Amino acid sequence: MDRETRATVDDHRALRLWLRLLTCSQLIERHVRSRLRERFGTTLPRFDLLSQLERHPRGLKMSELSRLLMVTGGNVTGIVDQLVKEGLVERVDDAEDRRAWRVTLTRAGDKAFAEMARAHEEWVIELLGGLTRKESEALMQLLARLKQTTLEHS
Amino acid sequence: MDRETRATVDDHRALRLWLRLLTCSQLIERHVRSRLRERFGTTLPRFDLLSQLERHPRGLKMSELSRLLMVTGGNVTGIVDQLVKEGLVERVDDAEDRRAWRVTLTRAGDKAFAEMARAHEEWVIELLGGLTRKESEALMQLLARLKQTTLEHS
DNA sequence: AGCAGATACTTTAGGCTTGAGCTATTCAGG
DNA sequence: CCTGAATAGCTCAAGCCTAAAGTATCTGCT
Repeated sequence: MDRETRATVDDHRALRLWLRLLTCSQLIERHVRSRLRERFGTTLPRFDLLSQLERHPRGLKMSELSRLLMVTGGNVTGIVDQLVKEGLVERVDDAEDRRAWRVTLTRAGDKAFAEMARAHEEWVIELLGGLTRKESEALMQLLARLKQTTLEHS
Repeated sequence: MDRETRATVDDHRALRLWLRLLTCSQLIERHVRSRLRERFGTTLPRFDLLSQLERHPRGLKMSELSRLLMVTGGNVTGIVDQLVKEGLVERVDDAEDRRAWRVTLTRAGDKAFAEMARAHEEWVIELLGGLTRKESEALMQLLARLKQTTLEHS
């Protein structure tokens, strides 16, 4: 009996929806975090950062990473520091802006990410694969709507 | 252009669904966190803990809080410590088990929570209220399905 | 009764995250 | 060219969170 299930019946619709969304999200996130730790000795934030770099082969500035990952700049600094120490990414001077870095995957980073990404997708498919294609598509659409109205009102 | 939007078109369905869910969840969570901080100088974990206590007037053991909030026991210890210092909750010896505490809202805690809860629900309604009743109900059902299959596969 | 294993909680080390405040650089107007 | 505002990044303190290890208590079994 978790947080969302215990919401009393007279809680209102929006609130119950939010609690249920949060519960789903946390269930999946916990699972993925725990597996990343067990199998690869790494964390979700590091994986997410690598994932962004893999999608942007020319590298990203710290501020771009901050925006894409939806976290603060100070946070990105710390995670990049770690990944540099581990040899998975590197900071390169930005030719056009002496304030900025360009962060890119090293060859080792690219290789390590590829392996993690395969496993990661398997876990997600395992977790979410119980939905039918129809359910999955309906959920995608509704979440798109939710994202839209949330952005409009925040 | 955030994490989820940038997923390349050939990413697979389950993965895209997961990223979209995460994005929605984070958007709402960030908003709520920031408002809790601005208006009440508190945090989401503290609010969540108070919220559980409010639903269980006879108090909860640390282990029950841990389960309900889906966080580790050590974490609950820390948050309860803070709330005790702030005078919002109290630890009472459990009559039936000398290892355990029973954590309850103080009168001040009950009052403080009531005020925060009102505001909290308004924020959530503001964020999610853009959905029609039909959309909202469909989303509730699909998330229930998702929760179910996630639990089955984790 | 006594012992082994389970349970309730705390402590600790390490990592994530934020907001605020700092330096260096860029940019836009005068 | 200067200057003020904006931007890129970093540092710091504080709080959240986890896993692992430790203490105290309980429970079931013999």
